Amino acid sequence: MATSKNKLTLNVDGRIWISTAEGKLVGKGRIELMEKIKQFGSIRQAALAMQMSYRQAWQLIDDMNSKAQTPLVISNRGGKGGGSASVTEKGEQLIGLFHSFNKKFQKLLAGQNENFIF
Amino acid sequence: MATSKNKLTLNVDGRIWISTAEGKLVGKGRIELMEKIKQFGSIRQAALAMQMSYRQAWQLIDDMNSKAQTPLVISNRGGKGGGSASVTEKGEQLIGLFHSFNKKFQKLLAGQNENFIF
DNA sequence: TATCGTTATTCCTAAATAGGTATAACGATT
DNA sequence: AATCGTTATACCTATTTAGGAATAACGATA
Repeated sequence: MATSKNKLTLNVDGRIWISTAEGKLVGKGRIELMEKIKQFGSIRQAALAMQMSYRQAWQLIDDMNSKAQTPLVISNRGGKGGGSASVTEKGEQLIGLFHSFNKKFQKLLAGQNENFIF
Repeated sequence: MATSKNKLTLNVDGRIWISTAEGKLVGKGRIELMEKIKQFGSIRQAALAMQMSYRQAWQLIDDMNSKAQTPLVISNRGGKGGGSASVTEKGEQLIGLFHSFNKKFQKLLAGQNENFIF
Protein backbone atom coordinates (compact mmCIF):
# COMPACT_ATOMS: atom_id res chain seq x y z
CA MET A 1 0.00 0.00 0.00
CA ALA A 2 1.39 3.34 -1.04
CA THR A 3 0.47 5.49 1.93
CA SER A 4 2.88 7.40 4.15
CA LYS A 5 2.85 7.71 7.92
CA ASN A 6 1.37 11.17 7.54
CA LYS A 7 -2.34 11.53 8.31
CA LEU A 8 -2.74 14.13 5.61
CA THR A 9 -4.23 12.64 2.48
CA LEU A 10 -3.59 14.58 -0.68
CA ASN A 11 -4.73 14.07 -4.18
CA VAL A 12 -4.13 15.54 -7.56
CA ASP A 13 -7.02 17.19 -9.26
CA GLY A 14 -7.43 19.29 -12.35
CA ARG A 15 -9.49 20.58 -15.20
CA ILE A 16 -9.14 20.76 -18.92
CA TRP A 17 -10.89 22.94 -21.43
CA ILE A 18 -10.80 23.81 -25.10
CA SER A 19 -9.80 27.34 -26.10
CA THR A 20 -9.77 29.58 -29.11
CA ALA A 21 -7.45 32.56 -29.43
CA GLU A 22 -10.13 34.54 -27.61
CA GLY A 23 -10.04 32.31 -24.56
CA LYS A 24 -12.01 29.46 -23.13
CA LEU A 25 -14.53 27.95 -25.49
CA VAL A 26 -15.84 24.94 -23.58
CA GLY A 27 -15.10 23.18 -20.33
CA LYS A 28 -16.91 20.62 -18.27
CA GLY A 29 -19.88 22.86 -17.48
CA ARG A 30 -20.56 24.07 -20.99
CA ILE A 31 -20.24 20.57 -22.36
CA GLU A 32 -22.80 19.36 -19.86
CA LEU A 33 -25.05 22.25 -20.79
CA MET A 34 -24.89 21.33 -24.46
CA GLU A 35 -25.71 17.75 -23.60
CA LYS A 36 -28.77 18.83 -21.64
CA ILE A 37 -29.88 21.01 -24.51
CA LYS A 38 -29.54 18.04 -26.79
CA GLN A 39 -31.59 16.01 -24.33
CA PHE A 40 -34.38 18.50 -23.72
CA GLY A 41 -34.39 20.61 -26.86
CA SER A 42 -34.68 23.67 -24.65
CA ILE A 43 -32.25 26.10 -23.08
CA ARG A 44 -34.60 26.72 -20.22
CA GLN A 45 -35.12 23.07 -19.40
CA ALA A 46 -31.39 22.43 -19.71
CA ALA A 47 -30.61 25.23 -17.32
CA LEU A 48 -33.26 24.01 -14.92
CA ALA A 49 -31.80 20.51 -14.93
CA MET A 50 -28.41 21.96 -14.03
CA GLN A 51 -29.82 24.28 -11.36
CA MET A 52 -28.54 27.16 -13.42
CA SER A 53 -30.47 30.31 -14.26
CA TYR A 54 -31.72 30.68 -17.82
CA ARG A 55 -29.81 33.90 -17.90
CA GLN A 56 -26.49 32.26 -17.20
CA ALA A 57 -27.16 29.41 -19.60
CA TRP A 58 -27.99 31.86 -22.33
CA GLN A 59 -24.84 33.86 -21.66
CA LEU A 60 -22.68 30.76 -21.82
CA ILE A 61 -24.20 29.74 -25.12
CA ASP A 62 -23.88 33.24 -26.49
CA ASP A 63 -20.23 33.32 -25.53
CA MET A 64 -19.57 29.92 -27.08
CA ASN A 65 -21.32 30.75 -30.30
CA SER A 66 -19.52 34.05 -30.66
CA LYS A 67 -16.11 32.51 -30.09
CA ALA A 68 -16.68 29.57 -32.41
CA GLN A 69 -17.10 30.66 -35.99
CA THR A 70 -19.95 28.23 -36.49
CA PRO A 71 -22.82 28.16 -34.00
CA LEU A 72 -22.61 25.25 -31.61
CA VAL A 73 -26.16 25.70 -30.37
CA ILE A 74 -29.02 27.13 -32.39
CA SER A 75 -32.37 28.26 -31.09
CA ASN A 76 -35.77 29.48 -32.24
CA ARG A 77 -38.40 31.41 -30.42
CA GLY A 78 -42.13 31.25 -30.82
CA GLY A 79 -44.05 28.42 -32.37
CA LYS A 80 -44.96 25.07 -30.92
CA GLY A 81 -43.75 24.77 -27.36
CA GLY A 82 -42.78 28.42 -27.30
CA GLY A 83 -39.41 27.82 -28.83
CA SER A 84 -36.59 25.32 -29.02
CA ALA A 85 -32.85 24.83 -29.08
CA SER A 86 -30.54 22.20 -30.47
CA VAL A 87 -26.88 21.33 -30.74
CA THR A 88 -25.32 21.64 -34.17
CA GLU A 89 -23.05 19.16 -35.85
CA LYS A 90 -20.04 21.25 -34.81
CA GLY A 91 -21.33 21.27 -31.28
CA GLU A 92 -21.58 17.50 -31.30
CA GLN A 93 -18.03 17.26 -32.58
CA LEU A 94 -16.79 19.46 -29.76
CA ILE A 95 -18.60 17.35 -27.20
CA GLY A 96 -16.93 14.27 -28.62
CA LEU A 97 -13.49 15.85 -28.62
CA PHE A 98 -13.84 17.05 -25.09
CA HIS A 99 -14.90 13.65 -23.82
CA SER A 100 -12.07 11.99 -25.68
CA PHE A 101 -9.51 14.31 -24.10
CA ASN A 102 -11.11 14.24 -20.72
CA LYS A 103 -11.11 10.46 -20.64
CA LYS A 104 -7.35 10.34 -21.04
CA PHE A 105 -6.93 13.11 -18.53
CA GLN A 106 -9.04 11.39 -15.89
CA LYS A 107 -7.01 8.25 -16.44
CA LEU A 108 -3.82 10.19 -15.82
CA LEU A 109 -5.22 11.70 -12.63
CA ALA A 110 -6.38 8.34 -11.37
CA GLY A 111 -2.97 6.86 -12.01
CA GLN A 112 -1.25 9.66 -10.16
CA ASN A 113 -3.49 9.32 -7.16
CA GLU A 114 -2.87 5.61 -6.91
CA ASN A 115 0.82 6.21 -6.36
CA PHE A 116 0.47 9.29 -4.22
CA ILE A 117 2.86 9.18 -1.30
CA PHE A 118 3.18 12.06 1.07
CA MET B 1 -0.67 17.92 -41.60
CA ALA B 2 -3.59 17.45 -39.27
CA THR B 3 -5.47 20.71 -39.79
CA SER B 4 -9.03 21.10 -41.00
CA LYS B 5 -10.37 23.56 -43.57
CA ASN B 6 -11.78 25.63 -40.75
CA LYS B 7 -9.93 28.84 -39.92
CA LEU B 8 -10.70 28.42 -36.24
CA THR B 9 -7.74 27.03 -34.38
CA LEU B 10 -8.54 25.39 -31.10
CA ASN B 11 -6.35 23.89 -28.47
CA VAL B 12 -6.72 21.99 -25.27
CA ASP B 13 -5.53 23.63 -22.13
CA GLY B 14 -5.81 22.82 -18.47
CA ARG B 15 -4.57 23.07 -14.94
CA ILE B 16 -3.72 20.66 -12.21
CA TRP B 17 -3.41 21.19 -8.50
CA ILE B 18 -2.94 19.22 -5.32
CA SER B 19 -5.76 19.19 -2.77
CA THR B 20 -6.44 18.18 0.78
CA ALA B 21 -9.92 17.43 2.08
CA GLU B 22 -10.20 21.15 2.76
CA GLY B 23 -9.63 22.11 -0.84
CA LYS B 24 -6.81 23.32 -2.98
CA LEU B 25 -3.42 23.16 -1.36
CA VAL B 26 -1.06 24.15 -4.17
CA GLY B 27 -1.28 24.92 -7.85
CA LYS B 28 1.05 26.51 -10.33
CA GLY B 29 1.08 29.92 -8.64
CA ARG B 30 1.74 28.74 -5.11
CA ILE B 31 4.46 26.40 -6.30
CA GLU B 32 6.15 29.27 -8.06
CA LEU B 33 5.79 31.39 -4.94
CA MET B 34 7.50 28.73 -2.84
CA GLU B 35 10.30 28.52 -5.36
CA LYS B 36 10.83 32.25 -5.20
CA ILE B 37 10.87 32.13 -1.42
CA LYS B 38 13.48 29.42 -1.64
CA GLN B 39 15.45 31.61 -4.01
CA PHE B 40 15.24 34.89 -2.08
CA GLY B 41 14.72 33.77 1.50
CA SER B 42 12.04 36.43 1.78
CA ILE B 43 8.28 36.53 1.32
CA ARG B 44 8.43 40.15 0.34
CA GLN B 45 11.10 39.67 -2.29
CA ALA B 46 9.33 36.60 -3.63
CA ALA B 47 6.08 38.52 -3.96
CA LEU B 48 7.88 41.40 -5.63
CA ALA B 49 9.46 39.07 -8.17
CA MET B 50 6.03 37.72 -9.06
CA GLN B 51 4.43 41.17 -9.20
CA MET B 52 2.20 40.09 -6.36
CA SER B 53 1.44 42.11 -3.24
CA TYR B 54 3.06 41.00 -0.01
CA ARG B 55 -0.42 40.78 1.39
CA GLN B 56 -1.55 38.23 -1.15
CA ALA B 57 1.65 36.21 -0.87
CA TRP B 58 1.28 36.07 2.87
CA GLN B 59 -2.34 34.96 2.59
CA LEU B 60 -1.45 32.19 0.17
CA ILE B 61 1.27 30.92 2.47
CA ASP B 62 -1.01 31.15 5.49
CA ASP B 63 -3.65 29.16 3.68
CA MET B 64 -1.15 26.52 2.57
CA ASN B 65 0.34 26.13 5.99
CA SER B 66 -3.03 25.83 7.67
CA LYS B 67 -4.24 23.17 5.25
CA ALA B 68 -1.07 21.13 5.38
CA GLN B 69 -0.45 19.63 8.79
CA THR B 70 3.21 20.50 8.57
CA PRO B 71 4.28 24.02 7.62
CA LEU B 72 5.48 24.24 4.06
CA VAL B 73 7.01 27.67 4.52
CA ILE B 74 8.42 29.02 7.76
CA SER B 75 9.29 32.60 8.55
CA ASN B 76 10.92 34.76 11.21
CA ARG B 77 10.62 38.43 11.84
CA GLY B 78 13.23 40.78 13.19
CA GLY B 79 16.93 40.17 13.25
CA LYS B 80 19.42 40.44 10.44
CA GLY B 81 17.79 41.64 7.27
CA GLY B 82 14.55 42.34 9.12
CA GLY B 83 13.33 38.78 8.84
CA SER B 84 13.41 35.75 6.61
CA ALA B 85 11.42 32.89 5.17
CA SER B 86 12.29 29.46 3.89
CA VAL B 87 10.70 26.37 2.41
CA THR B 88 10.56 23.30 4.64
CA GLU B 89 11.43 19.77 3.66
CA LYS B 90 7.72 19.02 3.21
CA GLY B 91 7.42 22.07 1.03
CA GLU B 92 10.25 20.86 -1.13
CA GLN B 93 8.61 17.48 -1.45
CA LEU B 94 5.38 19.10 -2.60
CA ILE B 95 7.23 21.14 -5.18
CA GLY B 96 8.82 17.97 -6.50
CA LEU B 97 5.51 16.11 -6.64
CA PHE B 98 3.79 18.92 -8.42
CA HIS B 99 6.48 19.20 -11.06
CA SER B 100 6.48 15.47 -11.58
CA PHE B 101 2.72 15.43 -12.16
CA ASN B 102 2.72 18.57 -14.18
CA LYS B 103 5.38 17.25 -16.50
CA LYS B 104 3.22 14.30 -17.47
CA PHE B 105 0.20 16.53 -17.78
CA GLN B 106 1.93 18.97 -20.09
CA LYS B 107 3.07 16.06 -22.20
CA LEU B 108 -0.51 14.86 -22.49
CA LEU B 109 -1.72 18.32 -23.50
CA ALA B 110 1.02 18.69 -26.07
CA GLY B 111 0.14 15.32 -27.56
CA GLN B 112 -3.52 16.24 -27.78
CA ASN B 113 -2.82 19.50 -29.50
CA GLU B 114 -0.65 17.86 -32.11
CA ASN B 115 -3.56 15.78 -33.29
CA PHE B 116 -6.22 18.41 -32.91
CA ILE B 117 -8.58 18.41 -35.86
CA PHE B 118 -11.56 20.68 -35.98
C1' DT C 1 -56.60 37.07 -32.78
C1' DA C 2 -55.75 35.24 -28.03
C1' DT C 3 -52.87 31.90 -25.75
C1' DC C 4 -48.73 29.64 -24.54
C1' DG C 5 -43.96 28.63 -23.16
C1' DT C 6 -39.77 29.76 -24.69
C1' DT C 7 -36.04 32.82 -26.34
C1' DA C 8 -33.73 37.27 -25.85
C1' DT C 9 -32.44 41.28 -23.28
C1' DT C 10 -32.17 45.01 -19.88
C1' DC C 11 -31.82 46.72 -15.28
C1' DC C 12 -30.73 46.66 -10.72
C1' DT C 13 -28.96 44.91 -6.30
C1' DA C 14 -26.38 41.94 -3.30
C1' DA C 15 -22.42 39.34 -2.48
C1' DA C 16 -17.86 38.08 -3.12
C1' DT C 17 -13.14 39.35 -4.43
C1' DA C 18 -9.18 42.07 -5.00
C1' DG C 19 -6.16 45.06 -3.45
C1' DG C 20 -4.29 49.41 -1.39
C1' DT C 21 -2.80 51.58 2.88
C1' DA C 22 -1.39 51.85 7.36
C1' DT C 23 0.81 50.17 11.33
C1' DA C 24 2.45 47.19 15.02
C1' DA C 25 5.86 43.61 16.21
C1' DC C 26 10.25 41.84 15.94
C1' DG C 27 15.36 40.97 16.81
C1' DA C 28 20.16 41.28 15.02
C1' DT C 29 23.27 44.89 14.32
C1' DT C 30 25.29 49.28 15.28
C1' DA D 1 18.61 52.48 22.71
C1' DA D 2 18.05 53.67 17.75
C1' DT D 3 17.93 51.71 13.15
C1' DC D 4 16.54 48.69 9.62
C1' DG D 5 13.87 45.72 6.52
C1' DT D 6 10.87 42.26 7.08
C1' DT D 7 6.89 39.74 8.98
C1' DA D 8 2.14 40.02 10.58
C1' DT D 9 -2.36 42.00 10.68
C1' DA D 10 -6.29 45.11 10.52
C1' DC D 11 -9.18 48.19 7.97
C1' DC D 12 -11.40 50.15 4.32
C1' DT D 13 -12.70 50.81 -0.56
C1' DA D 14 -13.24 49.81 -5.31
C1' DT D 15 -14.07 46.47 -8.62
C1' DT D 16 -15.86 42.45 -10.25
C1' DT D 17 -19.10 38.83 -10.21
C1' DA D 18 -23.58 36.54 -9.44
C1' DG D 19 -28.04 36.41 -9.93
C1' DG D 20 -32.96 37.89 -9.35
C1' DA D 21 -36.73 40.32 -11.60
C1' DA D 22 -39.06 42.18 -15.21
C1' DT D 23 -40.40 42.43 -19.95
C1' DA D 24 -40.45 42.36 -24.97
C1' DA D 25 -40.40 39.31 -29.07
C1' DC D 26 -41.83 35.39 -31.31
C1' DG D 27 -44.69 31.95 -34.10
C1' DA D 28 -47.41 27.62 -34.10
C1' DT D 29 -51.74 26.33 -32.54
C1' DA D 30 -56.48 26.66 -31.30
